[in-house]
Amino acid sequence: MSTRVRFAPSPTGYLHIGGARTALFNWLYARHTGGKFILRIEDTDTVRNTQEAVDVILEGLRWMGIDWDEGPLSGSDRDACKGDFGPYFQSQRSDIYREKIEELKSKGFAYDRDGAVYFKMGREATLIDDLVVGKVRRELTDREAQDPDFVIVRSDGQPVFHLVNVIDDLLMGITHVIRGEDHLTNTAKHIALFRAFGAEPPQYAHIPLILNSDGSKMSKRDEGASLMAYPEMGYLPEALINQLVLLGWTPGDNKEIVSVEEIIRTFDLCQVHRSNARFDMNKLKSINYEYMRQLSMERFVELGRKAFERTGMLSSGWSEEYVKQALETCKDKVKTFSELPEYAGFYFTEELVYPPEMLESEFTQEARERLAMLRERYTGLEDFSSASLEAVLKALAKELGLKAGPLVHPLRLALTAAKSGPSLYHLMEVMGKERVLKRINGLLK
RNA sequence: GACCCUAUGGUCUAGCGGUUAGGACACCACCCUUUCACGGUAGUAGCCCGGGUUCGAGUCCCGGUAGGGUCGCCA
Repeated sequence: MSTRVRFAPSPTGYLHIGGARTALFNWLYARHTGGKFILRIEDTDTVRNTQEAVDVILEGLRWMGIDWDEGPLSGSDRDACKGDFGPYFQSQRSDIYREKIEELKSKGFAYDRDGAVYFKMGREATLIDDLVVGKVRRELTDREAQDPDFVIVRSDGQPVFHLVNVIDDLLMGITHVIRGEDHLTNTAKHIALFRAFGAEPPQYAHIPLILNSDGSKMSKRDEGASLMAYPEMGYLPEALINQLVLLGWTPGDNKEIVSVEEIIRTFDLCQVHRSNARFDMNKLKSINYEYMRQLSMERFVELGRKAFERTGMLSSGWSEEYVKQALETCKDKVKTFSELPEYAGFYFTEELVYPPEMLESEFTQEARERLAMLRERYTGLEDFSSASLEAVLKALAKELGLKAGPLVHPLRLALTAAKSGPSLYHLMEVMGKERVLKRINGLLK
């Protein structure tokens, strides 16, 4: 039988990073086994359910490169779905639920109380054979021991999560339920529901949760809780995927940077860890850097330009070619795209601001004199190429009996108002003689 | 409170009864370098605690502790 897995998010207005990883693991498993990955929108909570909230989910998955074989194609047009097991919005499945609730009632598994429908739950322990966690014997809590039955339809007529989730998984032929470990103890209810419908439950795989770097639960407001924060912070989707998959799964052979294709080939549920993992931004950053280095120059420039556009710094008339050349000097220099505006902002401003404390510590009388000498040499230089600029600077250094550093530092300060940045000779070539001399004059005046 | 899961450096992890406990990130020192970075070399730092089982335990069992989860007319 072919594998059928699903990601069933609730449209809350944002896609949690943990949810994104659940989607990722489901997708990886589907692709690894050659099965189907289904997207289903659990929008029974009508209050928060909006078009936009659905689009956030679709966009998030698309950004990660996760595609689905069945499910909605758009948040605004809910009839635009693909797949033969629809509808894929729970809000469109009321008739199905009504029918199934009747089935439970007629079989004696459900009854009405205070206007709500309750499911009759047994008191015996439930055995869960989980692909990740192993065999779990789930006893009743003391609260449940008092009354093990639970609500499946609210008094306002709305069926609750446990019920619809099981009905949909059943009708959509889901073979493996891969979800967060926070659902592990709920699984007893789900198994009972499946059996009440006369069906065998699917295979379960509960994956560990992602925690904040301090070990606390990651909630909506925490940094990096929202998937879309990552593109905004300048991360590449392939880097995020790599980081996410490393949190709970290992490629083996001490390898860490693994392509999606490679992950799909080797991924399996039985190797997934059982313990929660903290999300380390530093690690993500370094993984991101690895992927940024692999980027073609064209792609780097394109994404770098977008990072600048987000800040509004490129609004004035910088030519396409100038922007391109400027960005090219930044390749392999920054770890995320969001660092770029600060790193290379000096290219795109007429008025460079020198922080007073930096001038005080860096721009000594000696440095001023050296910069003046460089100005003299560069003023007379016809060939303003990086090679020629470097040769001139080094020749002067030699004359003065210095290493290059003492000349480089004041020059970089004058041109970029920073102590570090892109290759000095290359950035001068890009900026051009006129602007370079103007900046040197500006600092020397 | 009850129930469930988990526990290797600061973080992510390899390990699956006998290892000098390996790797990555971070940190740190030096080399290289026009800065930063890259690269190279070295370094600091780890099996939560207590009992068992065993000739031998990071590894198996029990207990404790700690962290996380669940017990809703939320999903």
